[in-house]
Amino acid sequence: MVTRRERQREATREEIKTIALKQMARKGTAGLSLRGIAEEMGLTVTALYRYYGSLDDLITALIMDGFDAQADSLQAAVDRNLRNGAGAQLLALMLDYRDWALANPAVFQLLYGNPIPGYEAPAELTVPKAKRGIDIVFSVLMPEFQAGTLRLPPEADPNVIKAALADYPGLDPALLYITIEGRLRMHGLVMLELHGHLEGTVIDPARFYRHECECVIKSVGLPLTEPP
Amino acid sequence: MVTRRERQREATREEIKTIALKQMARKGTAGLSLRGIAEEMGLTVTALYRYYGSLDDLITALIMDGFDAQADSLQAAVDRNLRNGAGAQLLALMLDYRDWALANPAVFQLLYGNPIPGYEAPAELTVPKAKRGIDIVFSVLMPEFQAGTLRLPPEADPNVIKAALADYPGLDPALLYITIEGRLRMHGLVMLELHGHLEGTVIDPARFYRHECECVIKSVGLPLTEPP
DNA sequence: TGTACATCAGTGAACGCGCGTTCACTGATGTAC
DNA sequence: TGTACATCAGTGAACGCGCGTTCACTGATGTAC
Repeated sequence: MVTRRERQREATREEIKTIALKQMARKGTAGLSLRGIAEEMGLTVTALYRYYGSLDDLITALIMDGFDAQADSLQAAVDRNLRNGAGAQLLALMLDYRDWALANPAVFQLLYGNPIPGYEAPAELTVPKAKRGIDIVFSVLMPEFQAGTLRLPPEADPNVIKAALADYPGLDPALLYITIEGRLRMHGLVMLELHGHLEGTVIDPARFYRHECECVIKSVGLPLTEPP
Repeated sequence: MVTRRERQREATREEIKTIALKQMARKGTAGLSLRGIAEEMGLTVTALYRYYGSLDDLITALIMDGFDAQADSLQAAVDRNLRNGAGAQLLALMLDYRDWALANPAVFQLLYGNPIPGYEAPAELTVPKAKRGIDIVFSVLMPEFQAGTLRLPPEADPNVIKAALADYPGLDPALLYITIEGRLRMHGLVMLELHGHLEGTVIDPARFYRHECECVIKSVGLPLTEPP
């Protein structure tokens, strides 16, 4: 049974995380501090220790939540296009990758940017969480792959791919390759944009990003049906 | 005329930067501190103020040097392949991008990763420096482009490219596109590798990266002659 | 329904740390005559 | 070549800041009888 106290407690835990994200958005991931959070909540620092054992515990919680939120967002983008075929689903997912990063730059940096100075993420928690995103891509591509609709880009060398990628039973290296290939092109563009390195060359990053996604999808042979 | 004192002074300035890089390599870009540098040099903190007006000044100097060092490294890679044709030159340059990042992860993060908390880079200094790398790519591709050897990848849409990219007089958007396209694919892979996000999927990052570079080069129509 | 006790949220003072930066200083190295 | 002075590298104490974390505490909210 969930008591009123337990509900209140959970709400405060959430509020702490929310305000932590707000502060990170303002001062960067490394600017996060328990004292800053406490002040904004109108509490003493020490009160926070009721809810998180240490600053590192809080950061870990933020990272876990971050991976979940990102995966939820990607999944929702796919779900919105269930009737539109794999190409449209994949495009929606790819576009969402950028949208989510731009909407949550602090969390994105927390997940994929420089680690926070004194902090080391516990890999046994963080790795499985990060895998969810990949699984979503697989779920979109797998049927196409089995139907033979999907193909490697003409430049790709199957032998190199097989040798360089991990070997999962039941998972064709080509499928993993296509996933990673898309991922790195999204990631590269988003990272460059987030840090201002597109300035002066790419005038319309949104359009360029979409073009990039469409190129990836076309290059693996999927038809591009527009989402409605 | 350069006096002994001036030489000594310049040497100390350099030593400070060297040790700063060493400390950043050990404790991350945000872990840099004047006190840490002073201790390692066997000086008092205050002595450092003879050489740099503030911590921010030092960071700016490190960034300037970083862009230069990276551009020098890229240029050297190209120069080592002057007799091998544009494809080989481009491949060497692309491989060097990763090699340099792995060899100098701290500087690479300083240039392309999260900004240091309290610090804001003066854009008027930093932007022209960053442009040097792009110019090197242009210098490799321009003759090929003018000779008509270079082509857009078949998936690319010239209209989108023209609309989304900056318009420089005398520079064809297609050339800029090819440059950026290569760049983002290198960058994405290097970033993912640096932060451990290839773990579990890409077993041999070096080989995978090289394959990626070769795909880019093939996709724009350049012949791939092996460097000797 | 009322009382006694346990549980829990939050307080406030304090500790020790590392940080950038200032200031007045000392002593060595150069320069001018 | 020798002396007087200016320049410069480096010192050491101090300031004020923000940080995570500890500890003993108070007072409110729940629970058991």
